[in-house]
Amino acid sequence: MNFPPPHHDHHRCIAQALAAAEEECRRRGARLTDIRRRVLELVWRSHAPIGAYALLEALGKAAPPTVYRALDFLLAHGLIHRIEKLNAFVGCAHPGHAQAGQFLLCRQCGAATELNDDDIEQAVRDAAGRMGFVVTALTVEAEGLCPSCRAGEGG
Amino acid sequence: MNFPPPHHDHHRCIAQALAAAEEECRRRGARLTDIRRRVLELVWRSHAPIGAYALLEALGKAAPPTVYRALDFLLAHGLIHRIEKLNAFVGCAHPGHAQAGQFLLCRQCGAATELNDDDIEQAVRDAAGRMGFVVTALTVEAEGLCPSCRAGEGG
DNA sequence: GGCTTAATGTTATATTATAACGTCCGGTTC
DNA sequence: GAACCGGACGTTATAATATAACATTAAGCC
Repeated sequence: MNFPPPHHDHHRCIAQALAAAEEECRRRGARLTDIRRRVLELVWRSHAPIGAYALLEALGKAAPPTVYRALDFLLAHGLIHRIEKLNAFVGCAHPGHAQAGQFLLCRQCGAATELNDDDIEQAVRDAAGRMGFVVTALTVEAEGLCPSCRAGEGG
Repeated sequence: MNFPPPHHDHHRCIAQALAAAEEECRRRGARLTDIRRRVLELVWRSHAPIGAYALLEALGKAAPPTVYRALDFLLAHGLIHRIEKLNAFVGCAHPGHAQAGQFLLCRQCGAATELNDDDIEQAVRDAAGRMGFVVTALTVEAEGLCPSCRAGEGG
């Protein structure tokens, strides 16, 4: 899992994501309908999270519930993630693997990258556990600068 | 820093928070006006995050910008925190100390408690750093069950 | 083909947040 | 104290995000 370089072959990302989604839906007996697939494709247009209404516009003739229902489906099956800070959605590169909801958000290029780091999760569980708190879901959203944008800033 | 027991002396929490806010504003040369203080008090009515429109209603005769401006001020001076998952706000128990934005959110009683654990922050910085990413702001929101609610569930 | 359920369409509305501009108030200067 | 200045607040309108409720259509099953 790496930060997507600025000019990587993004069609490959999309193709892989769609193939993985097909496979995951087959495995789960879930129906990846036309609308759902189209929304997933739109989410994968970029590594930057996209909002529901931007998807709606890109879809063309559709009402909000159409998009939100597709998003709900994709979220439920782990094919996309929601970035709480941004009220926006980003594709999941590895559906099927347990996802921790850990993201690095570049404030320059907008790209979101998944971390899924066990040490982070363990550190949270430990700290919570010391207070008697049991964690059932974890959201980590770290804002900053990705390698490419950092280079660009001369830092 | 501990999880607030269900029937603690909450007036003490409020009094301490307001005193700390006064002090912090004095220190910063910021004006804790009547509206701002009232919003802060309302936020501190409970340890559960409260939404802007609930505050608005509690304030009585006021329009959204009034509340949002007060919230912006309180956020800017570290007197409250925003919980992204909930679009809601919670008091900061220790204004003036560097805050990491780490929270435990009890899904039963709704209480939010601040963590500010260095190990968590370090784990995130390490994992990000391995990908060449520099973190400038960190949001951690862990959902789960607090000690009291866990006891209540017989688990 | 008819039944059943899931998926989608459609309309309306709830919830969260901000833009834009006018007014007031507190402090400073003269 | 009057004139001025800037920050805080009032007010109206609207943007952005999300869901409720119910009608219609499509898919899978026997």
